[in-house]
Amino acid sequence: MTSEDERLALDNQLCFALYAVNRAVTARYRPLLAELNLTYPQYLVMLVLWEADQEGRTVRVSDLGKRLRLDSGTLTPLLKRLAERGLVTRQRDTSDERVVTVAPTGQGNAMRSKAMEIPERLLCGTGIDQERIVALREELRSVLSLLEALGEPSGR
Amino acid sequence: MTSEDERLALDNQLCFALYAVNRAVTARYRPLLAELNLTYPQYLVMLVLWEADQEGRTVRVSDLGKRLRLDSGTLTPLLKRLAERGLVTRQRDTSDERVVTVAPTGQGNAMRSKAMEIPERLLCGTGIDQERIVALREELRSVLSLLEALGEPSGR
DNA sequence: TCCTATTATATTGTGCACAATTTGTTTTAC
DNA sequence: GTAAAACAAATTGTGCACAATATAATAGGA
Repeated sequence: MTSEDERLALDNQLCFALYAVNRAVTARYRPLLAELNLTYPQYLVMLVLWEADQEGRTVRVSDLGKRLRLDSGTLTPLLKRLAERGLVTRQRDTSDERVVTVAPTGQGNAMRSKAMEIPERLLCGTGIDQERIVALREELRSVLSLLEALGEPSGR
Repeated sequence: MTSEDERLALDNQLCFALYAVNRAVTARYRPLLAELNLTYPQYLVMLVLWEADQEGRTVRVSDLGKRLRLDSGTLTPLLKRLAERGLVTRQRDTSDERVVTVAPTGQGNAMRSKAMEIPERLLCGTGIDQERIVALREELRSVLSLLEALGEPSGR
């Protein structure tokens, strides 16, 4: 294999490593989240809502979008499903009718205590040490802010 | 915020960092892949097919599945779309009718030279140095093999 | 041999992601 | 005050992921 070929080898692509690990990690979450009847993106939304609720902040659909990097095309149907199950409320803001405010219900907040067990149950028995996780997480966060500072990806 | 709360804070989740970076990286690929009219998963499939083609190996649907960690529910329709566009062929194996062999067509292989430019165009102007990428990639690959060695994720 | 288990792919259905467009509201400029 | 621009969310449509099931072929065992 020439060095030209190496460049396109699957195992040399950072993007594939990210793609594969992301899905493998999500797969570890799946059975735990199934106990709460949540999908992984629904879980992320609940994390944001719980966090804001603790701090007395209200959350708009656009806030969820900024935080999770998702648009209304993803969030609107997802929030509808959570609302149907009585986990969140969606309310048009009376002072600005364009805005929809999302908040966890009592039932939604009750779920938080069960969710609290998830992080440790995930690691439990994996033999991955905490320091390594923190280091990887911080490196990823650093890469994320770097990527987001680049602005819109272009075809150039 | 108590340490209890910290545990579920979005920014403390490795899973979210992975999720966000994965999508940010894929977004950087998108305009480049759009020039080839490929989606990101289609690009990964083509990488595997090109690699095998260079080495004279044939590739079955199940081989793609093992390599990319995808099942037939994802691959079958994806491969149909690539085949419709004349980039790959899908052929039932005559000696074992259960098997479908996938191979790049001439047109599919012609695309490879354009794809070759993608890795460097991606990095170009991002100011991310190669060493850092390699280090992150290797750490991710190591985590992946660790996760995959754990076996099926369970609800325990 | 026949019968069962296994294997390989395909199909069906749900829920994201994401682009593009739409609807309705508010802001701004004039 | 009105028209144009900007904004927020919803809608529509495509293409993954993934679970569950179906279909069909092969392999193995009695």
